Amino acid sequence: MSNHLLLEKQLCFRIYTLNKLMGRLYAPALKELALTYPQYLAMLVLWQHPEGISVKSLGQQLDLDSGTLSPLLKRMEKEQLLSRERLVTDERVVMIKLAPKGKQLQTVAKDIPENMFSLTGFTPDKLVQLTTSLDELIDNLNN
Amino acid sequence: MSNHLLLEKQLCFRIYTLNKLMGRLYAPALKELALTYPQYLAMLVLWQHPEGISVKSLGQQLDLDSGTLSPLLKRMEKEQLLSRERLVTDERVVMIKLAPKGKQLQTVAKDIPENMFSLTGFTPDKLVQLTTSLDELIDNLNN
DNA sequence: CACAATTAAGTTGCGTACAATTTAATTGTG
DNA sequence: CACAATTAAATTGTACGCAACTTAATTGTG
Repeated sequence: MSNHLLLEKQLCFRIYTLNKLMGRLYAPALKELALTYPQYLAMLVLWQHPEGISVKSLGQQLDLDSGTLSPLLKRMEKEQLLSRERLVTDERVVMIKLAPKGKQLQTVAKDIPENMFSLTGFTPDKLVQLTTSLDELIDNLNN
Repeated sequence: MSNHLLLEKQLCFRIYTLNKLMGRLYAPALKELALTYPQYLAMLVLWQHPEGISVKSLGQQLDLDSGTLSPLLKRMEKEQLLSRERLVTDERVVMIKLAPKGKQLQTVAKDIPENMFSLTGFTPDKLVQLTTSLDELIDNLNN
């Protein structure tokens, strides 16, 4: 008699646990950058868009809405990591641009991915296999 | 020249995205139970412990501390899903027991895991393979 | 051109997470 | 037994996520 309501059997619980675990493992490294984990993810996007990016586009890449992003970006602006400015050509759009302090952080953050990878104890092959599965799953769940 | 600071390459970002995605996919089903996702996870543990369980033990199974659990359990108590009572033999310990309303919810929740599984679009084999990888990863990250 | 519909951000309110601290009870040690 | 150390919950404060709503600008349609 298999009980499907067992915590240990649930994929969702593993994802939930892993997400919190990752957050805690990133914490020490991110503390040096004075970034939270979601702020770090936002910086990853911004470092790829030196020309700036709209809040909407940032939200699409991070899968976050303005309800989360607006206050987050405000806090980061206060820390002088970025600037927020409305487009003259379309006043609805707020463009986010890296400030000098935000740009400089990239150098400091450079080694974080490698260091985190080593914590997984996975081989590169195994990691690729896992991320491929996860991408497929994300795709399926997004329909 | 590979840039390790690419969002798309990061395992952590996939986990982060998946976690939010799962939360949203569970939301409609959980709305019928009037439970949040973490509350549902707590119920999964409680359904396995009809005799009751301490806050500490619940926290160990969910990987949550009292800072999160205390207010969460208080809200669930107010909804008459469970009771909270200090042990007479050790007044530090608060025991959580399912209330009748909490027990009844198990029947309503019975089909949730199956329904969520079908959303993944994965074969049972593939799902087992993925969860095995995730368990291994969680294990490694916990050292 | 008028004006309804759409779009982009922001705001509000609620429920987590979690670090840091506090409170109270119990245990260990001399 | 006294009392320092430990333990279990709770509290405080900050930062997400997100649903629901608001505000303001732009677009589409007749």
